[in-house]
This record gives sequence, C-alpha cells and structure tokens, in this order.
Amino acid sequence: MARPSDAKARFIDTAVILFRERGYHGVGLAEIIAQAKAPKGSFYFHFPGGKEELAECAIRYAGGYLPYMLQKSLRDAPDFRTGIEALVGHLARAFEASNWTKGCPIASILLDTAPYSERLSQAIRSVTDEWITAFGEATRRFDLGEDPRALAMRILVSLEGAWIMARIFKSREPFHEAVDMIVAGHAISGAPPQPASAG
Amino acid sequence: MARPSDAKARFIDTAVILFRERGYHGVGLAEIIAQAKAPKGSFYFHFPGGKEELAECAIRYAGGYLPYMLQKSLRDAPDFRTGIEALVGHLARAFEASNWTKGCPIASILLDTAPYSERLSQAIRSVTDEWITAFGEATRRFDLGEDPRALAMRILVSLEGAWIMARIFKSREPFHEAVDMIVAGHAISGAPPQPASAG
DNA sequence: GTAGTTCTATGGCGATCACCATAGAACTAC
DNA sequence: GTAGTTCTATGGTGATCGCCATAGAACTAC
Repeated sequence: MARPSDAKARFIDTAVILFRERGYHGVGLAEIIAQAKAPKGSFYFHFPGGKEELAECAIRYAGGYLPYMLQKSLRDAPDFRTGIEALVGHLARAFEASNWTKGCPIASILLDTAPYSERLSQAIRSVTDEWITAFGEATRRFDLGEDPRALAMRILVSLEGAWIMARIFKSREPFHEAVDMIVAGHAISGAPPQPASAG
Repeated sequence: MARPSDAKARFIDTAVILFRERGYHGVGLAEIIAQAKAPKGSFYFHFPGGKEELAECAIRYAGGYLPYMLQKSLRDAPDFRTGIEALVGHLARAFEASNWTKGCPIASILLDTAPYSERLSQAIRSVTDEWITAFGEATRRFDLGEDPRALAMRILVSLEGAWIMARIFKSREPFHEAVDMIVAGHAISGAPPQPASAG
C-alpha cells in the first residue's frame, strides 16, 4: 500500500471544507472524491456507511478543533474576557479569510439533516457536549460566579449566531456583538484568576 | 382558471416549510410540487427562474414574518424586556411545537447556498436589513440608551444561535440564555417607555 | 514465495435531480 | 362566440445523485 490510510484523512479533510461551504446535501460525493484526489473505489472501502459515515467522521474531526482552540485561548489569558476575545477573534479572522464561506462545520450539516439522520444528530450532540465539558475545565481557574454550563451555552449561542450573521453581512461586527454579550452576561467577569492555587 | 394564482401561494408556503426543515439542497422540486398539490407544469409557469426563484420568494415571504412578530410583541409591552421575552418566547414555542425541525427559514437556505447564489444572498441581506429597520421603529418609544442597530444585531445573533443550539439539544434553554444576553447587554434596560409623547 | 490483507482503480447501476416542450382546460374581454 | 390570456396537466430530457461489483496493485506475515 502507498501510505496507511492517507486517503481516508484526505476524504475527511475535504468533506469538512466542502460541507462548511455548502452543507451536507449541497455537495456530492463525486466532488469530494475528486477534490480529495482519491480513487472512487477507495471511498466505500474507508467508509462502508457511505456519505453519512463520512459526514459523521467530519463532524467528530472538526468538532474536536473548537475545544482545542478554547483551551489554547484561555490557557495563557490573564482574565476571562481576554481569553474569550482571543478565541472569538481567531474564529472571526479565519471566517473572514475564507471570504465568509467556511463557518461552523457543525451548523451547516445540522440544518440540512437533523433530525432526519439520527446518526448525525447524535454525533453533533456528542461533540457539542464535549465542548461544554471542555469549557468547564478550561475556565475552572477563573471565578466566574456563574454556572459554567449556562455560560458555555451562551457562548455557543453567540458564536453560532455570529457565524450566521457575519455570513449575511460579510462583516466582523456580529462577532464583536457576540463578545460583548458574553462578557456582559456575567457582569464584571474580567476578574483575574486566583493565583493562590496555581500549580 | 381555478383561482388567481392560488397554486403559486401554495408553492411558496410549501417551500418555506420544507426548506426550514432540510435546507435548500435537501429538498427536491418533486417533493415540493407533490406536497403543494399542484401540477408539475404549473411550477415553471409561476417560477420561470426555477428553484432559485422559488427560494427567493420563500425568503422574502418568510422574512416578512419576523418584523410582523416584532411589532406585535413590542407594541403592547410595558417595557423592552417584556416585549423581547414575548417575541423570543413565541418563536421558541413554535420551534418546539415543530419538534425542533422548523427553525429560522433564512439560515437553512443561507448555509446551503451563500455565497454561491448571489440572488439568494442578496434576498437574505435584504430581509435582514428590513428587520433591523423595523426594530429601530418598533423600539423608538423605549429609551434604550444604545444604538438600535447594534442592539438589533445582538438580537439577531442571539436568535440565530438559539435556533441552532435548541435544535441540537431539543431544548428551550438556549432561548432563555438568548433573552438574558439581550437584556443584560444594555444593562438595566427594562426602563418603562416615556408616557409623555404616547399618542 | 506464497497467502492474506489493505487499498487503488474502473465502470456502471437504478434513482433522482432540475428543467422544459407541448397540449388542453378555464376563465376574461370584446 | 370568438380571441386571448392564464393556468393545469402529462411526459420526458440529459445530468447528476449515492452506491456497489469487480479486478488488480501494494504491502505484510509466515
């Protein structure tokens, strides 16, 4: 064999890109296979479940990126607000760099398929739950004075909404409004972390 | 003729319903025509521009509903917060009643097509602008102490995000978080309207 | 080197896609 | 009642959809 499962990764990468741009039904397998530069026959070897299995892999793969970015943004931030601004700012710049075509990799599939594909709905719920859990851990060192789960939900609501509105207006403004809403939500939350228990 | 353009309205109504559920590419014309109980040949008489023209009509038709609901909710509200709660509460209940399938009629088309269809992108931007304008007029009687356009953008960001997160979790909670973020954003904005200039 | 597994490569399946040509029915205007 | 317009009704187009059968190449294990 050429390389162990090199083609499979290319399939998933390509699927993430194209699904973000035009949704699940907006992209055909032919285009994915062509852009992945993989042979047509390889596809059903790596994904016996067909297009739906590919989409699930794409959801889980892409869904792992946001917790990573979250942890990276909050890890070195002096306070909560700065961390959130770094996170949202990064996502907004990436979105703009794609000419407002590549938004949330989850939402574009969600609106096309849920709840008609229980498999994909389940995968989306799964990665979203993971993000909320990751948020709770990443913000433990801040004293946010609020239920971290509710705060995580607010951030997701703001982010998803910003991705949509920014796509409509081709503007970063919705992301700025999102940040303002997040940090205003739990008031004067810019409180620095407790240095006492820092290890 | 049977009735003047009765079939055309059914086409649009059906399109709004199905596009909300599964997006632009997730629904075929055959299904729309069948569910509209209209003959196949009528379609291209009423929509020479094909599926894309139908989608534009659906966007503009459905897009007119939110300004209507906005005005209705804020008209009799004693204060801004109450009005927003009524608006969001109504949308959330309707969403739940559809078993979390019929969310924003705009977003599902947007994520499938923009920016690959300039026609649909333009239509979406148009109805969104109309909503922002309507918001400014509907809230003039409140002294919100904030740029109405920025506040309108916050509401749209919150609403769109809530529609997505509620679809994931099949829960009204995202809408509650959205309301909290909106009203917390401009602080103690529950101030009653000036009764002086009321006509 | 032979067997077995992994992956590539090609071709084509039935079904559905959006779209359109054509003919006739239903109604208005004169 | 005839002409003209509006709308219905049927049938079918080429293209693309997701899916799969089959064969062979590339590599590992013994």
